[in-house]
Amino acid sequence: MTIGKVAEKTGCHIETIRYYEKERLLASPERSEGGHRLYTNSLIERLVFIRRSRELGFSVLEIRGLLSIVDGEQVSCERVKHLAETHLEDIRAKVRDLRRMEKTLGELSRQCSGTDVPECPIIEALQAS
Amino acid sequence: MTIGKVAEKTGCHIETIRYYEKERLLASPERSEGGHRLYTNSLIERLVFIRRSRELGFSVLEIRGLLSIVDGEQVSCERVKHLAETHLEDIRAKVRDLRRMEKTLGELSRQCSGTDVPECPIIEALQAS
DNA sequence: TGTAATATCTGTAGCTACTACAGATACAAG
DNA sequence: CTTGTATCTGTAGTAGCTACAGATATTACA
Repeated sequence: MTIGKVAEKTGCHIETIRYYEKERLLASPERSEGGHRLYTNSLIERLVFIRRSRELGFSVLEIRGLLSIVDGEQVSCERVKHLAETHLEDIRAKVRDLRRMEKTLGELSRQCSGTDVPECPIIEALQAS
Repeated sequence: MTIGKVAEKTGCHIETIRYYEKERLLASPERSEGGHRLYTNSLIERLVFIRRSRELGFSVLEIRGLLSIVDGEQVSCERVKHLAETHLEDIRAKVRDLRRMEKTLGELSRQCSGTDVPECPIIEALQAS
């Protein structure tokens, strides 16, 4: 299957597929006589794995870790769970940060009349010493 | 005040201060005879404004917008509130994305025994077609 | 078979918001 | 006056793509 079809099928941009190959998340596929990439089903499955992992927020580095476990002698549920839990904690930390921003900014925004007046509580809060 | 003192006072790295100058969020300060940057109080206040805005998650682009309002004839509460509300919606969208990840990954992780067995529900979910 | 349209190729540069150097110069303290 | 610290400029790196340019391959149609 050509790269364009793979992109269509997986919803992953062509450039991104090539990027994963360059980053060695995805093995280099066979080429046509003219040098076009030709993907097998197993490579496509691999790409789907990568995409799903990205959708769950795993970084390229973390995915490398997941893939090396998958490629190992046997999958170690223990190591996978450890990676997942660490990543979950990262996600929760991000949520906390964003919630804090949301709270502060939401409060400021509520205090702000939004009419065309020169006294703005948001600006004042940002400027205040 | 030299850049090092400003960095210390504001908790902003020296390189970051120079970066803001390069990006023209912060006006270029006067220089000593030897060419070292010397900051006035008003520039330091400006830096604090930038830092506070960043803490609330505003991008450099958005901060440019905020600053141009502040620097205008008169502060328009209306425009500030609009920027803030747009940014709030971005934050909420990010929180939703992260919550979705957290939910999915959390469920998978709970199903995962974490013992050293080869069948891992997390990996299976990532691989499944 | 010829040609035109489309797909793919490689390589490089851009995005965000910094951070981390290297090598040179300035300044402060003793 | 020397030594140590601070600052200077400029460049390159980070993550995860995305967006080209200019060249070639492939496919569709006449």
